[in-house]
Amino acid sequence: MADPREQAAPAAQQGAQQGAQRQSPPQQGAPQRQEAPATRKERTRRRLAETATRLFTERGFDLVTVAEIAEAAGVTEKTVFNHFKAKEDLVYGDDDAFETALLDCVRARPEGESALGAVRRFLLDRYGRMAFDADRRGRAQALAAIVTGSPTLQARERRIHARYADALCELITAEEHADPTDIRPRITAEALLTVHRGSIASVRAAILAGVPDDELPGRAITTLRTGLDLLAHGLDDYAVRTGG
Amino acid sequence: MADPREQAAPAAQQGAQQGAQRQSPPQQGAPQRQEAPATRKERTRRRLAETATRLFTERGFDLVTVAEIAEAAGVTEKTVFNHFKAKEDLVYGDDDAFETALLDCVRARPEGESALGAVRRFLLDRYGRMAFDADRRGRAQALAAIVTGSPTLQARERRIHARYADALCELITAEEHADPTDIRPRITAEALLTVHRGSIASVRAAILAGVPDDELPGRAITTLRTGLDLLAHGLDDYAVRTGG
DNA sequence: ACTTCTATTACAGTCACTGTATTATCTACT
DNA sequence: AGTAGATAATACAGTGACTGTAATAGAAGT
Repeated sequence: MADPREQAAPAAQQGAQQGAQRQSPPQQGAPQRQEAPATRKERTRRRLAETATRLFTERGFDLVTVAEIAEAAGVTEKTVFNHFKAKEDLVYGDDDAFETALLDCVRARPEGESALGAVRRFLLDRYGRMAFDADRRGRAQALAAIVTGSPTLQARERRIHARYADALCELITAEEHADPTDIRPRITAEALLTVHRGSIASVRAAILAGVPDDELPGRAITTLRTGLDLLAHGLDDYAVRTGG
Repeated sequence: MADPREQAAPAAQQGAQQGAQRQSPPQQGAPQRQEAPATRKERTRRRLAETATRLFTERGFDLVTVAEIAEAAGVTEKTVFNHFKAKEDLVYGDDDAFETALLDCVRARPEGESALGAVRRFLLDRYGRMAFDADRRGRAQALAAIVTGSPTLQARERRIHARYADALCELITAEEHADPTDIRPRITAEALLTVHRGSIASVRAAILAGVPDDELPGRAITTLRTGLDLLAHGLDDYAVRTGG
């Protein structure tokens, strides 16, 4: 759930990841519907991700070996690594999508809007669109449990967010004509991404605590607003030591 | 350099890390001077860290195997892992010290001071005390080069900082009687640690760029002040899109 | 010298991940 | 339909971080 949208989407599988073969299997003649034929490669990839998720849910990420996943999916271990360059990628599919969308939103913000304002719009919009049916809820819950239980996956998630922050930082640096030693773009970018992370964490906690579906978007949005307001107004009025 | 002090200090080696043996080899009768006898364990540990650093500097963290380090230090591979639970720990010794000091400073802040204010005092004090002789500069430079060249180490560093942030977050949550779903303590903690990270990055960059020793503390402090001021006053006035 | 720790080693193994060469399978073209 | 050419999967052999356990060597104290 490096992207809130992943909660409400089939989590991960769209397109190849290696980038090397991004150009090779293009949309062939047939318009590719969601449940459509799908190439062999795509089928295998999906099967692997699903098998892995099932096993991770049953026993935890760190207690399942790649060899087991391969066997359960009826392929060789090597095949798993042909599709996913690391075990963690079986959970986090590829999602440049989030990064791209975030950057586009910031880049295209109207005059007078701050980077924070743009990110606020972006995230509120995304979380506002969150919607759950039983199936999605189930997947989101499984994912939350898996990630919560695995330091390895949490580390990977930090890495993903760090990448987003880097990209945002770069954008802000360019826009502000800031020199590379100016720390402000970095602080801004990282702080904004922290709010995103916090929202994810709060949604996950709510999901695992059994909060009903229709309350989830509200919680996420509250979390978001609280965090962004704090950053917008400044931290120096928060956590002030009082006598007693 | 998860701790600015590490730049100006013998980087890493004071005390055991496993915690399990924290109580076992206590200060024995003799007052332990810096260059003093040191137990066999301590000597081996230091030798390993030094050997490793040397090799990492020569060829890069990821291109040196633990087996090579062991051989170069005249011990078994297993011995390395008896002393350091992961390869990365050969670079980042143990430093609960930073965490403890940071938390103490926040905990003990005077009435009317915000968490940000306390962290500002803390960091300014630390960076203000930075001092370099040729030897320290050399070590800092080697460390900067090693870390800059290794994604593995950067990931580890993020993990360390995440731990600091968790601890600070917990402290603020307790102080503010915030309920666990309140995101503000987390945002505050992470944002403040981001400033720390940014300062480290700026010092490293300066060191690698050959900036003279006596300018380094000034740069660090400027970076710190810039970052903290931004967070103190709020992000909503920064990176505002202007016409054109 | 003898016991008692503790540090180190020997050894055997697990698991993520890589590279290469080979076989199976699928697609396109004639 | 049949076959060439790509593509997916496999077999195989390895590297490297890391673990556990039992045996040995070294330092310290009685």
